[in-house]
Amino acid sequence: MAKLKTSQKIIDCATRMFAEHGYAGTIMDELAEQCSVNKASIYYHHKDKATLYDNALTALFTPIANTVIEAVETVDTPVEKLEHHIKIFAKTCAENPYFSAILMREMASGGANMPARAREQMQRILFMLNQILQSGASQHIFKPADPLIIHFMILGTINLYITTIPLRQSLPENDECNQLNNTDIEPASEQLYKTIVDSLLIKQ
Amino acid sequence: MAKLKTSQKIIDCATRMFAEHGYAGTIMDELAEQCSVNKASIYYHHKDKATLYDNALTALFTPIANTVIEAVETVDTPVEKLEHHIKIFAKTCAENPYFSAILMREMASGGANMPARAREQMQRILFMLNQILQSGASQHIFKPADPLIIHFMILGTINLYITTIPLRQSLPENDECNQLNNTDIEPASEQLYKTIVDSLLIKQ
Amino acid sequence: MAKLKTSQKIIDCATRMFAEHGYAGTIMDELAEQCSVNKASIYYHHKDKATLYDNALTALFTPIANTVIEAVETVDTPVEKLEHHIKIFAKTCAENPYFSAILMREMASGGANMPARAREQMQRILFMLNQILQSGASQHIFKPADPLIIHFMILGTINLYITTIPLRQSLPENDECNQLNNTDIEPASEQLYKTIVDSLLIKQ
Amino acid sequence: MAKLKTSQKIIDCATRMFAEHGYAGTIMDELAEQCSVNKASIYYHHKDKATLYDNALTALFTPIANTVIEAVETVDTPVEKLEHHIKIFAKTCAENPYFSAILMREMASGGANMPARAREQMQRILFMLNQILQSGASQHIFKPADPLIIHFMILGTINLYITTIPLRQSLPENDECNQLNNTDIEPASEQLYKTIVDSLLIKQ
DNA sequence: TATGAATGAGAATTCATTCAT
DNA sequence: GATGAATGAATTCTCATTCAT
Repeated sequence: MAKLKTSQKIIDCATRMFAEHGYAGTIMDELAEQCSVNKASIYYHHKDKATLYDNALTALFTPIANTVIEAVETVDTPVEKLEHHIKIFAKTCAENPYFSAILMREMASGGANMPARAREQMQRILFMLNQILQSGASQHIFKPADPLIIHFMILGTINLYITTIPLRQSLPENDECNQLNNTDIEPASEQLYKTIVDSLLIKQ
Repeated sequence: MAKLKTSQKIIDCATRMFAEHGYAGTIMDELAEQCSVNKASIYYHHKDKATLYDNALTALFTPIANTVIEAVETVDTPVEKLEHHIKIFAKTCAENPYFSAILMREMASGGANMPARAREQMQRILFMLNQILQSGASQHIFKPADPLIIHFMILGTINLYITTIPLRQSLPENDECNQLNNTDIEPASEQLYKTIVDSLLIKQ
Repeated sequence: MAKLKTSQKIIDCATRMFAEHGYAGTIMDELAEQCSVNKASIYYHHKDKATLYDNALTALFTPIANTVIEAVETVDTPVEKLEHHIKIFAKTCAENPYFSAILMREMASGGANMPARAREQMQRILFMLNQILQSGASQHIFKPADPLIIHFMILGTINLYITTIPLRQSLPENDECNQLNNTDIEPASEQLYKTIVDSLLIKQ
Repeated sequence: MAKLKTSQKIIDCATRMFAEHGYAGTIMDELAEQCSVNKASIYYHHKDKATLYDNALTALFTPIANTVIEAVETVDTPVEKLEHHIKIFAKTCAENPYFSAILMREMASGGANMPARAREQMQRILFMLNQILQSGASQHIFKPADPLIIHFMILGTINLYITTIPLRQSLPENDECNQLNNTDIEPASEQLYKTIVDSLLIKQ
């Protein structure tokens, strides 16, 4: 296979470093070293640090939003859509481990510094959830609920689950607070989905 | 009124700045300026930046853990304890707005850099939740559930809710995704509590 | 015994630190800590760092010059005077271990920064040596010799001998370059005296 | 002429400043200014102050040791070797004026802080002297003598002679203690050599 | 005299960015 | 496109000295 283009190699490495150390904590010298690229080359390909951050986040967030939305569109009922929304989102986050860390840091700043293109991708996900909940409510399947709270429950739970994987792997195996399989997201997303849908469903 | 001790004034201001900008993004010069203290005074009272961070987080996390644990101990049944755990934690977080932002940033790093003293406070909260769930399960009130997932749902939801308050206040009033009162945590914690307890309770 | 006066305690400790770390390398905070005196107290007793240095060096150099000169005056012949000059100076230096280190540092700067009062004491010693050599030459006992070179031989040899005591004590016992008893100055000053007097004496 | 490499320019200038002001007294800002190099360039080439010091001393000490050792090897008898050892060392020191000052400061600290690579060069010189003395003793030319004391006499005398050149040049011309030509090392090294060899030779 | 706190001026080092080839 | 070197503007931390009590 042809060698990875330099520009992409930089983005991949930068994504990891932004996830691990945040924007301010990521140092261009270290980035150059870690991706085996001359420091000046980074600037040849990416103008400056802020632009690189923007590029990295866009490349990271866009396919995740696409994947979730496409998956939801393959099914029909609000319950199925909600299930896909949660589980596919969880699965996709787990496969792109840097997404959760970066998103959490940005949320910690209230989203104020998140590049516009990345923010739009998050909004696409939220709009999709809103449609699911409204559709379910209008069909008298779901109780009314604030979509933002549901969104936060999904994001907050999954992101924490993923970013704490290394921490939990370092716990003793028999830790009583840590019963789930550390590295497998599916049981967690299953429980999260059940919790949310249980509380939304209008029981008869 | 007696003047606030310099050391405390520094911690208060540093806590806010660490919450807003993260550890790496907090600049000691700006901190000195914002708390109207000579730069050297910061070092007189707090050795270095890392120690200041440790001191600030300990001062922030300890009373929150204390408040939650004390509140839970005032009631008896697992359901009441869970309700207090969630709602008092939410209320306390809302009253200490910097806690959520700092915790989220630390969780984004997997907790790897969190000062030990602060981490211990988080573990006290998790242990308490674990006891509630186990007690409820042994009384056949609750289904078995992974306490870590519940912990993540509580933390993740509340933290996101709080850190996005400024973001949401900037949205148009009629935004359809943003129905909740922005600044009041209680409806959100009420819904969160119901969601969790609904899914935990063994129905008869 | 009554407690050592604070001012003196500071001078004693400062002398050691100036010897060990030089003027620039001596930090007032560390000095305060090492002599168990409040930092502000140092300034109460000694105006500033430069004055303290002056005071310390004067207190250190004066009695050494006095001792050497007095010892030389107790004997009559040039040879005896030279012997006393070298051996008593060596002995006195060995008893005031910080003198050699401080003098060497000052000489490394060409003496340019040596406080005037300390420099005068060194000149008293050099003048005394000059008188001995001139007296010996006028009595046709000594060949003519540059007093400054002899002075340097004495100072250079003894100072190096003393300042390297700790270094040499760390060498293995059987080091072939290090045959002399490490801590006893007398054999060294004996050899130094013989070397110098041998080369000065007019043989008949 | 090709421009001097920046790294070397920094070392040259740093060597002079370390000699004049010592390690602690040398300020990186001043160094940058004096060698007309950006401050950050110093760190680009030399990591930090301690490494720069190490690099400077190694570059200074190595050729001096080489020169002395090579010169000694060109002659055969112990007396000739001793003469070369002293005179070539003196001449080389005089041509590298910063060597003496730096060595004296390091000796004032007992050599404890001297970078390893520089210390090794000094040991090469001492070992060479030791061989000369042992060879002379085994041929019944020299009396036995402690090589360390002889080493100290040579180092101490020459270093003091060189570092005090500026001081002595500022004395009045007719100063009776200062008969030697200030700037010419040869008469001094001649007298030093005679003094030492006179006292070592076994007379018949 | 003694002391905890404060401070302005520095001093070492870092960092994002640019330049010359 | 790539790279070693350079640089100005920070940024963290230190230090001699002073202040208030």
